Amino acid sequence: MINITLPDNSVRQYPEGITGYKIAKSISEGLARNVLSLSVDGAIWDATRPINKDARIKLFTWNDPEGKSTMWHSSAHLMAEAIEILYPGVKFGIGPDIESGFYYDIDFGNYSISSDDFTKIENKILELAREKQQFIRKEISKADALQYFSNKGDEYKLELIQDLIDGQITFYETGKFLDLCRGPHVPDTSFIKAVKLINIAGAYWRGDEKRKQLTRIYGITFPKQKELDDYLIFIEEAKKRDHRKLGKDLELFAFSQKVGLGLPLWLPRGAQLRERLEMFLKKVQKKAGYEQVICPHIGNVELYKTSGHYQKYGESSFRPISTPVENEEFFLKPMNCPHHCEIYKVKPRSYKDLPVRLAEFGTVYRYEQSGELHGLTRVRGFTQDDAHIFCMPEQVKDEFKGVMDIVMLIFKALDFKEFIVQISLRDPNNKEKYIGTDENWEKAENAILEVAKERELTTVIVPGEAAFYGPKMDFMVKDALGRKWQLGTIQVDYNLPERFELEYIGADNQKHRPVMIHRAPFGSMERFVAVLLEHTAGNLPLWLAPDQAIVLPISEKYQDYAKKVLTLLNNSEIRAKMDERNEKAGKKIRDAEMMKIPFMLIVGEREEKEGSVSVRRHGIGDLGPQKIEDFIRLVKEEANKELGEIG
RNA sequence: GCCGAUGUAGCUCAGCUGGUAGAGCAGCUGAUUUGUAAUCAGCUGGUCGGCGGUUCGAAUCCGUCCAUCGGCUCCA
Repeated sequence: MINITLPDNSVRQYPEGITGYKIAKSISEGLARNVLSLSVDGAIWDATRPINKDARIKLFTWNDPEGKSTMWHSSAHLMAEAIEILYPGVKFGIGPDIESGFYYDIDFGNYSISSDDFTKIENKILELAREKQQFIRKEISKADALQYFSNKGDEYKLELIQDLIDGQITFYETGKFLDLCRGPHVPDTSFIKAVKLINIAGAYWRGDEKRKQLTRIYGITFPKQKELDDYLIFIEEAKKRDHRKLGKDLELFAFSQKVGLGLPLWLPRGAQLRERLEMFLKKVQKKAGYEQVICPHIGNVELYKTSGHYQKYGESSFRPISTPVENEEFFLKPMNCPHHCEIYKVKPRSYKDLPVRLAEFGTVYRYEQSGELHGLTRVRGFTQDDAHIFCMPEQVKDEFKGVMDIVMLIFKALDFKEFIVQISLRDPNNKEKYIGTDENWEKAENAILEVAKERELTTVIVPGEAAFYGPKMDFMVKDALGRKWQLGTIQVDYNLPERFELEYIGADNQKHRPVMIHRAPFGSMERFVAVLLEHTAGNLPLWLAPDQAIVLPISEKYQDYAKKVLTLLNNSEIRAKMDERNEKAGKKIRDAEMMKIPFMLIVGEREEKEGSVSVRRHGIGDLGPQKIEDFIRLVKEEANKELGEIG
């Protein structure tokens, strides 16, 4: 007998060789029907794999992320099996589960395949699922594994096996399909009741641009048809929150082919929104000791040779422009930091002056590959809420914390509750990608790691994601469809101060080198607005709404009174408009609702007589009549409350 | 840049297997003077993404380029 410890710390005894499934069955039939996999002393196991020694276990069902992961991983196998039947001879790359579903990378050889083939594949998957094929785990020697895929002619699997350690290789068999796989899998294919292939895309083998592009098919499965239906409804709803759609519908921004790809045009309403965000941050930064600066949009090529940007990005950026007579070369500014370094150098700096914090809403231009452009989240011209802090080495940590406070303040003010803090470090195996000495890199990386620890932040550490001049801490937020976007960023940099020979005079009357912190709490105004729109579905908080109120006269008879109301609002610095059109109230209300204007003020005979407005709240409805001055107070109070102490 | 899909009026979309375009909304004009999510009528508006080709004839078939969308790679 062996002792099995359950999550509630209760211990049960079972015969050796017991499986997760049987343990579940001994607890309840329902649990047994739903168990997909389990963890055994922390490792994820098949529900059908025998346990031979004392262990602590946790059973996973569809309600656990681990259960979903098992289900989707198994689904990838089943899809591969279906595809192998329908397209004999195809070769398989990798087929993992992902956050929502799974994919498989497949070399289809001479077959041509498109989303038109999805129905056929889906039907095959369901057909196989109903056969209740078992997932059979097989331990196999490296030699046999190589032999199998060598016979099959699948060079991708062979390559994968080369990297594995003999004695730890397992295959899984479903029906006639045998695949290299670590597992685990659901007990049998009948758990898969609903399947939807999502899309088809090219994906480079092992993520390497220089290697062959395989066909990646994304899919998702569910244990119930209803759950698939709900998922598809969720996707439809998410599309309504797409900032590109909202930007068009709410007249915030636009793109024009004539102006150029990836160059956003901010319409009056969008500019209003952006201005509010900028004013908000300026206020916060002023309190935190920042000074605003302004730099030109271009810079001499020598500036970027000094900074290293030229060597690193010269070939992949917009081509330089040149002066007609002297033939001097200039780059469109891709970064603000070199300019800010030159501002720092304008005069000698004393340790008493530090930290110097230079802030700028600096518009930069970067050549992004055409396939990368995406609404406002990925553009070729954008404005960073940039600042560079020049400080003494011993000030780095405090300054870093100060910046984190600003990021957190913003996320709080805008109700971004879920975000990921990512620490990006240098790739230790590829150091030539970066500038600067090992010593400086270590100092910078340690500073970030220490601050994260002191602040007890949950972080994801990703080696190889650092900027070429220094490590960074990024704040990532998801869009409506769950795609992650980097917003705020903080970067510690010991390198640019050296390249620009920045100095300060210390208390010892000697020259010292300052440290730079690059930071942008929003990241870029464009991307931030995009993510903000997706989060709010366009229902912006009152303090940010381009129009906070719209006055709707019942008929032309009350236009004069409506104008009076409008003037009072505008005089009180409430952003308001008036709908002068010769339309019925219902129509005006409908249009204002669709433009997501927070307050609609209906005025007619009653209101004129009483000096009031009838207030309707967007998304809520009629709030009844209020005196104009009361309404003004209400708006101001609410907007101030949203902003907290910053307002 | 690569793979796949898409591209019809300002917007949302219809147009079957080829016979030189249609709706609703928006806009304009007029009537209506309106009370909490669309008043009515008339009118305007498109070299069907661009360019080539096949055909007596192309929005429709083929090629190519451009753009958009979903991924991949990239992202100072």
